[in-house]
Amino acid sequence: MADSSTQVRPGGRSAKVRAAVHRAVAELLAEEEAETLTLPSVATRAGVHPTTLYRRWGSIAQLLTDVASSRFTDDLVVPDSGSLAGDLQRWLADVATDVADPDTLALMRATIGSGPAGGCACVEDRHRQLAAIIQREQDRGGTATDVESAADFLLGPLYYRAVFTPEPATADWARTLVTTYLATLNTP
Amino acid sequence: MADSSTQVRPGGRSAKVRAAVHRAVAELLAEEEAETLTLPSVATRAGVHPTTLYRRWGSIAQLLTDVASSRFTDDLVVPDSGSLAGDLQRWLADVATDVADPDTLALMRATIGSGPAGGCACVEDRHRQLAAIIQREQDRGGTATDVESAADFLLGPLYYRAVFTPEPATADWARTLVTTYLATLNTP
DNA sequence: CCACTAACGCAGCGATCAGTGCGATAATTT
DNA sequence: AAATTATCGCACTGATCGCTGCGTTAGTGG
Repeated sequence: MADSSTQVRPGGRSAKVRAAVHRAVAELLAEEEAETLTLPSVATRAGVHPTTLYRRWGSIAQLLTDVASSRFTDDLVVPDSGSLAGDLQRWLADVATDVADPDTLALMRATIGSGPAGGCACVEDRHRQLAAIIQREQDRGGTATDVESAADFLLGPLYYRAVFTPEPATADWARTLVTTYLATLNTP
Repeated sequence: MADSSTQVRPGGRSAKVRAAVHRAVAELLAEEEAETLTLPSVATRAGVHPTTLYRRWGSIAQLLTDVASSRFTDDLVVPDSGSLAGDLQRWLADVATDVADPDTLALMRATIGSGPAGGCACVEDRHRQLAAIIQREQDRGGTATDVESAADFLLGPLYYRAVFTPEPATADWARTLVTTYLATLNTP
C-alpha cells in the first residue's frame, strides 16, 4: 500500500453514487424552493442510503460546495478567435447563457447560502479561464490587462444581475459589456 | 373599525417581538455557520415562543427576506455634495463599508440562499437611492445617465467581490470605481 | 374606562433528521 | 486469484422540527 491511513477509492460504485447524488441535488434544487433540501431527501432521490451522505459529505453545505465545484468546473479550452475582444465576447456570452439558466441559478443561490466559501466555488474556474484568455493575449503581444479588474467589470455585472435582479443578463448584453470594457482600456 | 378582516396591530409588544427576532437572526448568522438557522433556534435566542415565529413568518425564507428588507432599507438622505461624482463616491463608499462587514455579508448570503427573491430584497433600496442621486443630477442640469447601467457598473463589481471573492471591496476602491465609471460616460 | 380581538404563550403530537454499530459488498493491491 | 479494506446498506435511537388547539395577555377603537 502507498499510504497507511488515507487511501481513497474513486472508481466503480463510489463514482456512480457520487454522480447520482450530484444529479439528485441538481434535480431537487430545480424543482423545489430549496430550504427543503436535506440529506435524507437527497439520498431518497438518488436511490442511495442516507448514511452514505452523512459519511461522505457530513452536511448539506459541504455537499453543495462539492456539487458546485464540479458543476462550474469545465475543462473546456476557450477557442482562439485571434483577438482579445473575440475571445472575451465568445467566452462571456457562454458564461451569460449558463448563468441565465434557472436551474443553474438555483444551484448558485443555494451554494452561496451554504457558507462563506460557497461563492468562491462558483466562480473559481471562471477566474482561471479568464486568466488563460488574458495570458494568451499577452503571449500574442497584445494589450495587457489585469485579471482582477477584468473579473470586476465583466463577471461583476453579469453575476450581479443574475443573483440580485429578477432578470439575468443575456448573451448579447455580455458581448456589449466586453466592448465597453475594452474601450475603457484604450482611453485612460 | 376601518376594515373587517385585516386589522394589523404593529405597536407595543408586537414591535418588541419583531425587533427581538430580527436581532436574534442577525446574531445567530454572525456566530454560527448558518445552516443551523431554524425557527426554534431563533425563537430561543430571541426569548420568544417558537409558535409566534411559525404564525407570523411561517418559514425561515420569509423571515430572512423580512430581516434583509429591514436591514438594507435605510431612510437616509444622500447628502448633496454639489456634483454627481461627489454624491456617487460618498454613497458607494458607504455601501462598500456596509457590505464589507462580515455580519452583514452573512445575512446577505443566507437571504440569497433562501429563495429567488432573496437577492432583490438586499439591493432594492440601493437601487432607489441610486435613482435618487441620478435624478438629482438631472434636476441640476448635469450629465444624464441610466440607472440600470449605473447599477451594473457600480453595484455589480462591489457586490460581486463581496459575495464571490474571499476579500470584499474597500471604500477607497469604490471611489475609484465611480471615477472609472464616470470616465466611460464622457468618452463614448 | 370598557369591549373587542389581534398576537402571544403553553402543552403536546407526529414526522423527520442527524448520527451510530455492524455486517455485506466490491474496488484495489499483491 | 486471494487478501485487504474502503465504501455502502441496514436497523435502530435520541433529538429536534414543523405544526395545531386552546387559554391568556395586551394593543386598539369606541
